[in-house]
Amino acid sequence: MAKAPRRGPYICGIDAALDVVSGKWKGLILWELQAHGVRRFAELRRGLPGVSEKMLTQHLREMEEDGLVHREVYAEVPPRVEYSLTEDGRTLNEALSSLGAWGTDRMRREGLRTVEVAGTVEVPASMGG
Amino acid sequence: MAKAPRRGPYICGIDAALDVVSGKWKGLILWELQAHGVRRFAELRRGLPGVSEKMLTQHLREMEEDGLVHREVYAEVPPRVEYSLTEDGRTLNEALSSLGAWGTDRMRREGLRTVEVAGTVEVPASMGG
DNA sequence: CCACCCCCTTACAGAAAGGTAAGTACCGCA
DNA sequence: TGCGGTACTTACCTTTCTGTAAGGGGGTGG
Repeated sequence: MAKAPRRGPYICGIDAALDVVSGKWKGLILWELQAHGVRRFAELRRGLPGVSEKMLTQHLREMEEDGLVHREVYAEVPPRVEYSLTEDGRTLNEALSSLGAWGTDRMRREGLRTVEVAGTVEVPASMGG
Repeated sequence: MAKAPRRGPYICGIDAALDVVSGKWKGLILWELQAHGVRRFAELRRGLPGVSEKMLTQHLREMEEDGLVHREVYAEVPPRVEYSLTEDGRTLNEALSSLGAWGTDRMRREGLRTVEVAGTVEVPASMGG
């Protein structure tokens, strides 16, 4: 999986934090996981319309390496894998909440709308979806 | 300047906010501008070691379009252009502060270090440089 | 007169990120 | 036998991002 040497030397905390959340779907994965607590691969896939299996796997692996996501594999008959946030993932989500509020505000000002996402219920207030 | 159709429909506030700060130097530009209030092109250039003129111009233009940065041109003998944060830029910076704190904390936990940057003094505490 | 500084712009090229499509291995259902 | 579901992997291609190099118009200093 020819991926990310990252964790490069950072110039400041923002730099370090952005490194970990930049990626087309990472914010959304955090969001889904925060909203539902625990999700399986296919559930996440359905929750992030437009994501490909490759990108989802790749992002989840990177987030696992970064210590944001916990991956629990059950060696069962139909394979079952459950994803959830680690403590770091939860604190990151909290740290992102003010950024989310800023973004929501901005969308309101600019008259932009959110896109409809099937199957997303009970969004945490902090995410301002 | 064949650039960014962006401002695409967003899924949540995080999405919208990340769209605006993602870019190799944008976090740092915000930081420099926050730290110094007003900066000229060449000052920013010297403050972001490694940035090319092209990237700096490009990022500054995008941030101007996004309403984060104010660009004041003085039609003087040696041309003078001053950059500063707009109100939106300042609130974005505030919203980023908790993310910066998270990142700083994370670097501490992981034993990562920041890179030395010549000429950066008086970093705002919120940025946790 | 020529280089140099200012603040860019343009053209070109490489790297990285993201997308598409197919394949893997196993099972249940009809 | 064939399809669908589970959770991926792999190869290949396109798009986006970033970097390198050079030019440009105007004025100042040597």
